[in-house]
Amino acid sequence: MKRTAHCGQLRAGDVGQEVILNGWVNRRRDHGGLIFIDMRDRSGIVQIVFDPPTSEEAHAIATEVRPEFVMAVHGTVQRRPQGTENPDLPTGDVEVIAGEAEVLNPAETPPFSFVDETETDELVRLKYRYIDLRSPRMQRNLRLRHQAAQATRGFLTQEGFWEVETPILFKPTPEGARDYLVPSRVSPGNFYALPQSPQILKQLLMVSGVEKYFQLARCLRDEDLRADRQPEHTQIDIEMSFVEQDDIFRLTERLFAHIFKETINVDLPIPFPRMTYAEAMRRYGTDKPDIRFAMELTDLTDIAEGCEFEIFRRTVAQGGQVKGIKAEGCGDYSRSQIDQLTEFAKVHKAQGLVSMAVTESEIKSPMAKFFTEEELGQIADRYQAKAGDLVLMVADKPEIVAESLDWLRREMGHRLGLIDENEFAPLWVTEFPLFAWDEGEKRWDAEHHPFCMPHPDDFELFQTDPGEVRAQAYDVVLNGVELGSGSIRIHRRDIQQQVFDVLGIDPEEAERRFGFLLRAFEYGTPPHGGIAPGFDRLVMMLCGENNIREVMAFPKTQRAQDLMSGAPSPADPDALRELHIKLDLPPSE
RNA sequence: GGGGCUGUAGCUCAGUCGGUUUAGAGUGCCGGCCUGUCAAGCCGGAGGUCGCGGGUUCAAGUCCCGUCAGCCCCGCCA
Repeated sequence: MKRTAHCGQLRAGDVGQEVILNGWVNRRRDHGGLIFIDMRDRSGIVQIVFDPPTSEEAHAIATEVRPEFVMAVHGTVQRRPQGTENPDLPTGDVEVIAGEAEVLNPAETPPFSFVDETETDELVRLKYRYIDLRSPRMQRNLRLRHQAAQATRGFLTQEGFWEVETPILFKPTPEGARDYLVPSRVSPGNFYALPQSPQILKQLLMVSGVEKYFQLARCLRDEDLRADRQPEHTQIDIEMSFVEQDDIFRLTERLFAHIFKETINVDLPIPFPRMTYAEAMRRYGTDKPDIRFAMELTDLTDIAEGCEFEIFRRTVAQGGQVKGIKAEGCGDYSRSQIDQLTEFAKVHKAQGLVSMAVTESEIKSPMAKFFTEEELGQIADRYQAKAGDLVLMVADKPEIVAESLDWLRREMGHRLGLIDENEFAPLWVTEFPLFAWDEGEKRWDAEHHPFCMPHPDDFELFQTDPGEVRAQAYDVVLNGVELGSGSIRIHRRDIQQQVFDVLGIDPEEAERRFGFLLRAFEYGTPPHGGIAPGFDRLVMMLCGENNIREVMAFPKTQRAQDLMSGAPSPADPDALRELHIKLDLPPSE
């Protein structure tokens, strides 16, 4: 019985139609005489009625089927009897009266059900992912992912981009993460690296005159996992020639707006607001602020400097900062609530948390006695604090003040319900630092990668203060999630050399690691730049999920295992021999 | 590598201060009844290595130690 219609698409207008449906048994309700089966295919669910007078044979088959059996039904669409319509179902006005039925394939009793409301442990879902993916939630996520991919391809094609595939077997790229290595059989002892991104390759494509390149590129990194990090992920890799930062911003904004419109029918406001890295750190303590709510960090260092409170004064004297946030209406927090917030701040590296509750008449604080009336008034003024507000302050090194207050701000934002879950608030964060100091290794590292173009005003800082050199590098942030990074690249050899000098990469090392790229740059390289939005994270936001695994068909666990297949698994000894690989494993047990 | 949470029936969970018979509930599964349900209903039944190993104790699902797995976070990583 070959399918002529789809379950979820039948409507009142189809009444009288003879249809053949193929699908799975979602649920079965056996009334002895009458049997109802909710039949499911990718399009949705429709109720099938098995009535003995209509077909004794079909009814007999319906008696035998069980959840997740695959079946075919031949029947007629009819309007449901008055009063039995199901308003919760798009197909709820109609049902199919079965004249003929066939079991295409029986099914074992499923290990879990997605039909009821209970949420199944992810361990079980991942082990039986092929069943999990049948659920409405996962089907919607896969569909949205597909639509987002199509919207991306459609938009960029319209804009004149070419999709170019770059190799998966390549050479270590300078992204800083650990590489996945693949041994070469024909070249014993040599290894390919799986690309952490097509960064170098897309720059080479600019040298090649492609001018506008994109790729839904798989990127691989052998690092530990998180809710938003998998060993392999997909990015919308984009590179353009003869462009400036603004060109990439405009393109990305229109791309995002297009994707949001095409997938979830949301109008993203463009252009996106912009904020420098320095400003983001100052106002929010993070380079990826969630600007759906305010609660900005307020600097009190100047007040703290002269106060009697030893911890504040000493911290400032040692080059630290005192900053804080205002939690509106939390002035009545109990001692234990404050203690709990203090613990929270300590988990995020702060030494402690100083609180001040504003009342009609005074400012209450465990530390109040160390401050003059005037100082307390200044603090309250700076926050424009009203009676009933709570001010939370951290004194420490700038990095720690930023990090702990960022966590605290997001925590309080959630608690106080300041975040509109239906809002999308994109943001450009610009002028990232070019270099970051590695305290452990006592050297400068590339903050992004070593091919980012420095800010034109900052060249004189290369010798004097590399940490202050800004890059023409930017992130696109959405609701506090970093969705993508990009930069204008260096296309001139002399500038590249200046960057290598700071990074301590001598000509010999440069030649060994990316000589092929530097050589390419000598043969006529256009100015170019690009961006790489993370596709999984983008889809995650479209789906309203807060975990990247929910938008990937077959994700891995935190230990980078695939619970369904058991990968990774030991290699066949013959295969290892052929690769000239001997294992040297740590002793077990 | 480190911190936190979790692990009891296929699934979701309860199990008090260490002690009441055979470790419970809902759901699912199996069987029976049932012609308008849509989480169908009613009756009956099966189903357990309390993650695993060790220890304390007269007695351990419960306490202690170790270990494994999943999740969240730090480190790491755009």
